[in-house]
Amino acid sequence: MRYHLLVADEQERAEGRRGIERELKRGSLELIVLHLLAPAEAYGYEIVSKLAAETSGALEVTDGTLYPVLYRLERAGFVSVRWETPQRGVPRKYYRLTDAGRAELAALTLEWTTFARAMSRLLRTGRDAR
Amino acid sequence: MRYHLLVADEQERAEGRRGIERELKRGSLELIVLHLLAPAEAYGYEIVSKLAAETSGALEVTDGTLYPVLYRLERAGFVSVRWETPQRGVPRKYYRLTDAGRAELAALTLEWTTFARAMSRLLRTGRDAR
DNA sequence: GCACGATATCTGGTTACGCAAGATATAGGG
DNA sequence: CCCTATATCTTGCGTAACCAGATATCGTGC
Repeated sequence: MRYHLLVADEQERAEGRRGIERELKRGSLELIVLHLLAPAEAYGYEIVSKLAAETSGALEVTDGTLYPVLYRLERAGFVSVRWETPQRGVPRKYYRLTDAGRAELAALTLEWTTFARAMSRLLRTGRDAR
Repeated sequence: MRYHLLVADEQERAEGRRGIERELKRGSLELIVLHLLAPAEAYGYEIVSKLAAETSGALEVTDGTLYPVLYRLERAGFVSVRWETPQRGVPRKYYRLTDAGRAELAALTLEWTTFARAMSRLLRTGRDAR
């Protein structure tokens, strides 16, 4: 099943406005996922729904976007993977942060903060000028 | 001439770390450029140097990145273009915000702020947990 | 017992954009 | 005369988000 997300984005597309949100998410998604995995391990589908719920739609992703991210994180050694096949129910793939993953999370958080601060500072300049 | 930029990025690449900054800029660049054009018209080369100076390196771009952005903005009707050929010196192409450009600037600023706020809120959650 | 929706994961192709690298042209200094 | 600085433009590459589809299992209703 495909999670139905990004309603605002679809509206923008219909209006001819390209969704800039898509681009903004570039590079932030990895950080977002690592952050969500920090408190406890989780499986893909759970992350998608968590994200939609916790950010009330502002940072939603489709599963088709998330799984490649998780795969990338696994390949990079930032998460470890564990399959769980319950007697009843669909098998789940649980992702857990590794030590390298925590280090990466810290690094990306810093990078994001630096970037966001630079943007905020820039956007503040000249707000009363002109 | 190519502006020499993003020293940090090159260091990261040398270390094997891919620069996430590159991805973070996605979608923000248009906003950045529109913002820089808000107080007064400017030419491409000027924008590159201004940006490097004003953000002390945090938001630098190369000219090879900027010119396509400016072209996109022109095609979209967000900036108007004027050539100036002085008696001495290289001709300059001046870009000026249109009314549509100012509207777009406002819209993008709002989108950025919304996104950044959502990110900050998310990254704050669980900062003391575990 | 079977159709259907919800849960859960994976894959292929498309699109878009930042950037490195190269080309081009003018002007001034050693 | 070459080298650097100013100034713009173009090609090609890599990467990442996303859409659309495929697959498989379970619970519920008819």
